[in-house]
Amino acid sequence: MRKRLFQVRKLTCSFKIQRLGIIMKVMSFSFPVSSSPSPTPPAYDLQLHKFSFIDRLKTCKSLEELRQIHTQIIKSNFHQTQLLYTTIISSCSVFHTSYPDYALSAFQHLLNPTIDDYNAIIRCFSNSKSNSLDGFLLYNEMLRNGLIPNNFTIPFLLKACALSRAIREGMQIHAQSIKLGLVLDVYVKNTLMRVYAVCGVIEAVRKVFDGSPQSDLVSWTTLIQGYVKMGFAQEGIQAFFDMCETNLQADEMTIVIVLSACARLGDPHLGKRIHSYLNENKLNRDVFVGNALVDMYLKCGDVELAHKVFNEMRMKNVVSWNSMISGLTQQGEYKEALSVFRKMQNIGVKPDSVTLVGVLNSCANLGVLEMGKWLHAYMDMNQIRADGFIGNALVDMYTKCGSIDEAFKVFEGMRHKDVYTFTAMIVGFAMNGQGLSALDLFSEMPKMGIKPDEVTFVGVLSACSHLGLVEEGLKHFESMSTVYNLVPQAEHYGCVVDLFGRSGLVREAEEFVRNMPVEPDEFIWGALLSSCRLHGYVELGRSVMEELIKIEPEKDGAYILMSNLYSSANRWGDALQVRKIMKQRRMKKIPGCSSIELGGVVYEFQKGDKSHPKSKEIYLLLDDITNHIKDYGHSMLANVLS
DNA sequence: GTAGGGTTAG
Repeated sequence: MRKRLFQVRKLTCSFKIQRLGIIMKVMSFSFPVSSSPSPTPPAYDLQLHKFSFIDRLKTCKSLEELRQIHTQIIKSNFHQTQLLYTTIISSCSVFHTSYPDYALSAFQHLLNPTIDDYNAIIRCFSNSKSNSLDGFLLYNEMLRNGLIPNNFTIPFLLKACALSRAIREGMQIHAQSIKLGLVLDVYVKNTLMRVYAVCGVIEAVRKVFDGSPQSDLVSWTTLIQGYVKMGFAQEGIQAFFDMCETNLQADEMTIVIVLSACARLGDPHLGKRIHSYLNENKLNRDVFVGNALVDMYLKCGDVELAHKVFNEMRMKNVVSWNSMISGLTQQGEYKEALSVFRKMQNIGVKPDSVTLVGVLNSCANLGVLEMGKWLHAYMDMNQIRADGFIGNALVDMYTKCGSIDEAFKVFEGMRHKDVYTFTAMIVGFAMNGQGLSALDLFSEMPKMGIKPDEVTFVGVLSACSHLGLVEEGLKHFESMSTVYNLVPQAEHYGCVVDLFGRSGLVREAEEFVRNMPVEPDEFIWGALLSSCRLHGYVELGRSVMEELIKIEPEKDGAYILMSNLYSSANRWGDALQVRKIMKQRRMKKIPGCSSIELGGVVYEFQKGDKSHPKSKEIYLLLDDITNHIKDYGHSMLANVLS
């Protein structure tokens, strides 16, 4: 009878499992079966070793080791098979990857699984990334067998929900834990909070947190992280201070999350305060804490302190290097980012895709195509697919370096294109004078089910502007709010001013500026002033210049544009007057800066620059080139060079 | 035997 029950149970289980499409991979692990014991008894007394076998099973560290002991046990004619299978399941459950298939094979041999056996097998599934929710099948079977879930069952199930972002199942378990009176258990509470946190329902996280008075450090940390990950860094920091009021002391994990909140807020004072907390409470500077500090200091703009923390880190991993490279890139320290990357390579740390995204971004901003190409080749050699984040970074690098064809090749090869991919390409086309291609690609987006965002429209509007398509540009501008529910930002208004201005509709541009709902910034006035210069609107230009000077009195841009406007209208006296004012106010034209890349090193230079150690030779060579050009009769070009 | 950690794009 017992055997029949077992068979029925086993069948139900395997039927359900087949129905869910779980492919049993036991063959690859070759689950040993007890039907073929060794015919030759070993020389020593195996009975003495049987329990030590079980102990070894309990402490084994890998599936391979477990399988070997398992086989030895079977060969030794060990009769307590139920104990054996129970031990296998619980051993699997503590592995990092808990091999649910192997554990399930053992589980199917159990005649009367106990609550502990069910907990262990559910735990095995809860650790599995691909099929964590399959543990629910065993949970249902457990309930049908009349077993009552306990304070261990619920956290395992909730962990599976968190891993699979399964909020519906999580809510069901929430309801069950209330019914079972388990919701006050702090482990249940914390795993429940985690499910809601990873599913982005911050209100529910707070409600569960407030729902019971018992909160430990994990509850607080989960609450803080819930806030920070959902973009409520300020609330996360507040929760941290509330926690401190309860006299709980943060540990390294809490501090890492609090530091990430400081990074998001970009608040260096707060970050330094947390850094002091770390020292005052003698917390360990593990690699996670070090990385979080580096990230925080860079996001708060303190490059020097970030370097200091980074240099003092005893242990570094790839994330430490990535934090430096990405952080420096975000701060506009592109050359420094590339130099950190070079150091990383020199000491033999293997870059990952996050490293490459940061480095590509720096290359894009420096315009160093050769290095960008090298990174692309590195990706090919290491079978890193140009997709997702890294594909987008590659497209952006090629467009910013002017290699629009290469960019499009990468774009076409990408399997997963999102709004970032399309935007990088559209902006790239627009920047490289291929407005029509930009608009063509934009029209593809709805067909692919991808909704444009604010940055996409910057590309679309500037494409229209350069093509002189005023009506089409205005139509797209309108569609931002009417079709796509996007709120136009100052830069979109700036694009429209440019759209009118470039086409000679300077009065329309002016009217647009005067009537727009946002306060015009320096870019908007700048666009209007440029169009005044382009089309000779001297008087309007003068009033725009005054507006511009109000916003940025220290900058020279408005004065230069106005002086150029006067000279192009042959009003030399006025042009001179503007230059005079600049001189009186001790303003100098900020020189333009160029850079070239040679052998992977970026050299920056500007007019009159003598900072290079070989500047004397460089200028001699330049004179030589100028003379040659003059010899060929290109006097205009020679004047520019000299 | 159960829970919480850092870096990436237009």
